[in-house]
Amino acid sequence: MFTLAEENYLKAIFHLENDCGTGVTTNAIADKMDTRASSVTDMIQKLADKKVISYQKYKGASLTKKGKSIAVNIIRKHRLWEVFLVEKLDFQWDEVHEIAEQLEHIKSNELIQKLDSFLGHPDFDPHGDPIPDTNGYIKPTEKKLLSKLKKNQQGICVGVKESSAKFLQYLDTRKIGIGSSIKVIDKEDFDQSMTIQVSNKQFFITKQISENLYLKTI
Amino acid sequence: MFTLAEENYLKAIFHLENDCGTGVTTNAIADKMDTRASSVTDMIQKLADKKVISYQKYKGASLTKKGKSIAVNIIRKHRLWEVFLVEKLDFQWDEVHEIAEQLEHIKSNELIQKLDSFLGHPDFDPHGDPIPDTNGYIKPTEKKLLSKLKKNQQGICVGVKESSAKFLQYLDTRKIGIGSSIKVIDKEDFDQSMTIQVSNKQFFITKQISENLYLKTI
DNA sequence: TTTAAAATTTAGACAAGACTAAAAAATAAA
DNA sequence: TTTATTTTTTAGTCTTGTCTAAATTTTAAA
Ligand SMILES: [Mn+2]
Ligand SMILES: [Mn+2]
Ligand SMILES: [Mn+2]
Ligand SMILES: [Mn+2]
Repeated sequence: MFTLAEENYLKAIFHLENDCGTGVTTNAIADKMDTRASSVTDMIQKLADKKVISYQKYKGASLTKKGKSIAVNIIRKHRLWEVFLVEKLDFQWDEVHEIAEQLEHIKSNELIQKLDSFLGHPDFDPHGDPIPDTNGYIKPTEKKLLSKLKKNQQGICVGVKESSAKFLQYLDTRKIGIGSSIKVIDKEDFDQSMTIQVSNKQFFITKQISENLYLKTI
Repeated sequence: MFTLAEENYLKAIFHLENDCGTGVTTNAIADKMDTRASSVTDMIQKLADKKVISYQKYKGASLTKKGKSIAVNIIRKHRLWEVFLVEKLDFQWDEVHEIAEQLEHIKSNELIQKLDSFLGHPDFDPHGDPIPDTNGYIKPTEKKLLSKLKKNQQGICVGVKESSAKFLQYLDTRKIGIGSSIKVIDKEDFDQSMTIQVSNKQFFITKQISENLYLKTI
């Protein structure tokens, strides 16, 4: 069995490894977990002892098969709970992450299996992130950052990269959500800012926004 | 904010104080929490510092108003989650307690308020225990232990005193549940064993059973 | 009212997880 | 290829919550 702290480290390492492809550094983990490098070293040594990561001194860490499976299961729980909170309890998409951070550590396979059924086996969470299946399989989805699109290209918003409450609330004020149709009206070469159209309204966004919105191009 | 361990102590003290009326002893807590008396002493000193219990050395502990309110809130959460598990996720009444022990520590007032609405503001949990309202008020219910009934008296089962999985499963095999109509057919003076009738079937139960079933007499 | 037993508290230790400060290793700069 | 900088690890400390063993207090028995 794994402690809450261990589970959080595994999840963080999974996300870092997923984003950057490679094995992850001590500092990267410390940064993500908002803790000190020395604490990370302690923990990754413990996780290596438990065979959930492979690790050599000074060389960073990467999840073993077992570690990945634990991490993915936590992510599955996190996302299912987020669906529950939004679909059943009428939370907004910017309100659920913190609560799901707690709920993801509840230990009961039966619970998750039943929750999944109750929700109708959803494929995506409220932020457009895919929900791993029971075997930990994550269906690969083709999605592109809005920032990669050129003038006149368009697509449907299928997810957000950052999912902080502040960013999600910003999107709400612009009426952008999962499913929104977005078209690039103009793109400034100098700073990558854009004018976009969302359901017949046009407005201006910075690179910081376009780099955090995933579209499925059409 | 209170830690998981602190919350569990407060809950245990509440239940002990509720059952026995009086302030509770170190040993009683140790027994209930399945821990050592010395650990309990440490914790009740900390809880006394935090003003959630009143305590003098060697004299036992009892909850302050603040402590009681925290304990009741945890119990409210526990019971609401149990309702959720049974009503929405189709768990059996003997399967929910352990999971609720985890869920009761999730911190979010908004969550509990929304869960309560979602469940339709239930008054009782699956074991017949009353669910405290938002203000911590627990509606007093008149219920009597089956063991107190005399021959030929009858009532409706409204709760269980013990709620271990084993006991609940025993009740299942006898088709006894919340709402069952139970009549005392015969009562043995010597050992308090009974013959009871539950929906036209008669059978024999020991004192251990009758002391753990609450009835509303009719 | 002494003495014995039981209950409770203290003292000291340990594991988990964090931190700071210092040492060691790896990288980058000169 | 030395030197300087950054990254990572180690050493030592702290807090929370637990434990055992010993001391103290309370309660029960003689
Ligand atoms: Mn989330
Ligand atoms: Mn999400
Ligand atoms: Mn319960
Ligand atoms: Mn219950």
